[in-house]
Amino acid sequence: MKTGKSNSNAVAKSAPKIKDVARVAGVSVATVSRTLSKPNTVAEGTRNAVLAAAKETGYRVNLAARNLRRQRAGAVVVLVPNLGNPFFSHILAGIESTLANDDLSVLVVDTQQSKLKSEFFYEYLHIGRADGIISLDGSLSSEKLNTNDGSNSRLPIVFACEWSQFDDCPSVRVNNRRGAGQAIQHLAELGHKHIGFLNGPEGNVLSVARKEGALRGFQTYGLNVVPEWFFEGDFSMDAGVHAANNWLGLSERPTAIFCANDESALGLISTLHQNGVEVPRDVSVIGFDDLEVSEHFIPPLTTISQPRMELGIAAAKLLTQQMEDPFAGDLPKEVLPVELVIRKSTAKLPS
Amino acid sequence: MKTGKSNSNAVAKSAPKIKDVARVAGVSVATVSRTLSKPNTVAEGTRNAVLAAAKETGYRVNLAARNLRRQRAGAVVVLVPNLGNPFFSHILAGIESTLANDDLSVLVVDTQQSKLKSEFFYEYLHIGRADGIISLDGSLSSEKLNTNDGSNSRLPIVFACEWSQFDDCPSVRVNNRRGAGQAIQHLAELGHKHIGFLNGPEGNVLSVARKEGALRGFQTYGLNVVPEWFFEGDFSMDAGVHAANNWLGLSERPTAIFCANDESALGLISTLHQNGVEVPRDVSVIGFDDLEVSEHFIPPLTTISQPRMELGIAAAKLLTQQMEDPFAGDLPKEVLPVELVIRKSTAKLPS
DNA sequence: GTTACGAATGTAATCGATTACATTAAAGTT
DNA sequence: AACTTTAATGTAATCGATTACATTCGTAAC
Repeated sequence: MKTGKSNSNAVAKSAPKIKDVARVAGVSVATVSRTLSKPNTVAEGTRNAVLAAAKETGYRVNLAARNLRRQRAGAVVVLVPNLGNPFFSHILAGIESTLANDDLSVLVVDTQQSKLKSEFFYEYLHIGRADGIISLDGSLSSEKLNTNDGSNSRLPIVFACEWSQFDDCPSVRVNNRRGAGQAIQHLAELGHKHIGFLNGPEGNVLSVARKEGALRGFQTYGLNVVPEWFFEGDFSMDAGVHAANNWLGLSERPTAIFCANDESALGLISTLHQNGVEVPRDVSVIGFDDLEVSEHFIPPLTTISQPRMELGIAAAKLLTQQMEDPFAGDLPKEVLPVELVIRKSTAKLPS
Repeated sequence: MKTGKSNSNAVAKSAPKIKDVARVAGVSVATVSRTLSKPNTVAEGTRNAVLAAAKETGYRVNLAARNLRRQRAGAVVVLVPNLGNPFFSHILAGIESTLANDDLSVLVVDTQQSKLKSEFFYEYLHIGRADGIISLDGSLSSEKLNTNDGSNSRLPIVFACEWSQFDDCPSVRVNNRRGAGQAIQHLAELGHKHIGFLNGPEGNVLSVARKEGALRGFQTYGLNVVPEWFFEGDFSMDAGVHAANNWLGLSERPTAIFCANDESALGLISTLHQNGVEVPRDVSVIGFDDLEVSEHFIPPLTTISQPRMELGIAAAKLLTQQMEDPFAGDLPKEVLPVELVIRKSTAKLPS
């Protein structure tokens, strides 16, 4: 069967190409290509011969060649606001596992670091490296991402978790407003009348949504909105530390605090504890996100749980749908449910 | 200057190619290519004309074409044991930021998920998708990664954090043995004579190294090795929970516990607390890693700090070195220093 | 004034796959 | 039997850049 070159222990044989497979199988390159991509268009006998030849030669497609010809990249860029933040890792895991099924690679970019050299950043997206974008960073509008320079290449974009308020890309998020509402409801039902709120950074879509939800909750339960009890933060533990210090300095203190995310709640509790204030004895605290560590914190944190892995999975699916059919038009804004997880950081107000 | 096609508001102009730039600049494609990659080989006037034309047309190289011709992928695969684990995110951030400088994309693969379908996994690495591998997963030997099927393509590999005990790839890691030794030293100096150890999974290189370090510390300070005080774990919080339950069931208990990582230490402290055992009043606990949350835990965790971002940066640099010169031969095993961070989870043994 | 050389640029082959179009053979139709 | 249709396969163009080799031109050397 073999022609010419021995296939055994030659010196430094270079990677087998489709041509080699064709030669071994005794067919044309077109047939090999077809066998591999549309198997049912070739006769069974031929197919088997090609498959055998491919196995024998150890053939692997060359992606650069395929992508060049197919005019695609076979990859998706995921824009992460801050790779160092553990919150995103599960989402990333969900994205990765889902896209792997479609033979799509996942390119990860930390927007915090790349934004500085922003020209390069935008350029990065438009040199055929990726066929689509998943952004976990709501501060990037799809307009900015796609039309920075009048370039014609428009990539499908899906937002996950965060989203851009200025355009209506498909997105996957949780019901932040309702989650925040549930948090307030929980505190209200425990008898708290004086509730504070530690928010994320101003302008962030999540901050806005969660604040709205919280305010609606205040209204529903007839709670007073006391401006001194609304702390500005940035979702970091340090924000919790600051809020705790503010709380300590108040003459009149809320008996419960809703934090817009778990991290800041943990920082808050930690600092309160260091100052002799115990949660939930002296003040109840509820968070948002349900990080792994929240369950094991002291006290275990009551919080609003987001299905992070599912967010990633849903975003990836939405993106692949859009990639398959760019004219699909209005793709949904999926809103996943949140869940109140009651642990030990909230307690009944002693009357 | 312009020939034929208008450059202004045409319908759906497709992405400009090198040919378009050449036409606008009035030179050949070769000159354009040279201007862009080896600017000093073209005359200044020509260079300026080309640059201007490139700007005017909004030209961007097509990576698939470049990669095909250059026989490279322009990307690096990072193998992460578990993307959901926050420990890895900072390392990833370091890798990403460093490789971005070399115009290399970062492909992320979760080995936990991909291992199942392992054929695909190994194949993934050898279809020209990547020019190099950074593995944070020590259970993958470079042999397995590179020679699964007699394929000739050998990719440069660097291990980070973990490493494979069975071969000597370049790697970047911290001084685990010394770190563990310092932990024991710290406890010994606080007067503890009865020290327990919660390890990671058996066989894991980090477990082995940290256990060795701990044992050496035991020896140095003349401490007894009590088998019941050595708990097997898997670096998870749950492992800490189990260890705590074991500790509670002991008739004779160690007064201090060294945990092979922070996560399990947090789980341990949390469960002890739930059972009325206070750290460090009743038992001292020290961890390893220095996660963000450790500083804000209750009590703030004494631990051995690893420079995670630096690990990523160093690994990325090592890899690019190796990619530039595959014959460099023995590349170093870099060992970065660790640091004992004393917080509040360890205390003097009351005499 | 001719030759030699080097710098600057152009022409065309090349990377390795996919696929439009062409060709062939077999089966079905009248 | 001649003709149409369909299935299976082959030939060669194509994707867009890089680069070996060829060409041109100006300048220095003799």
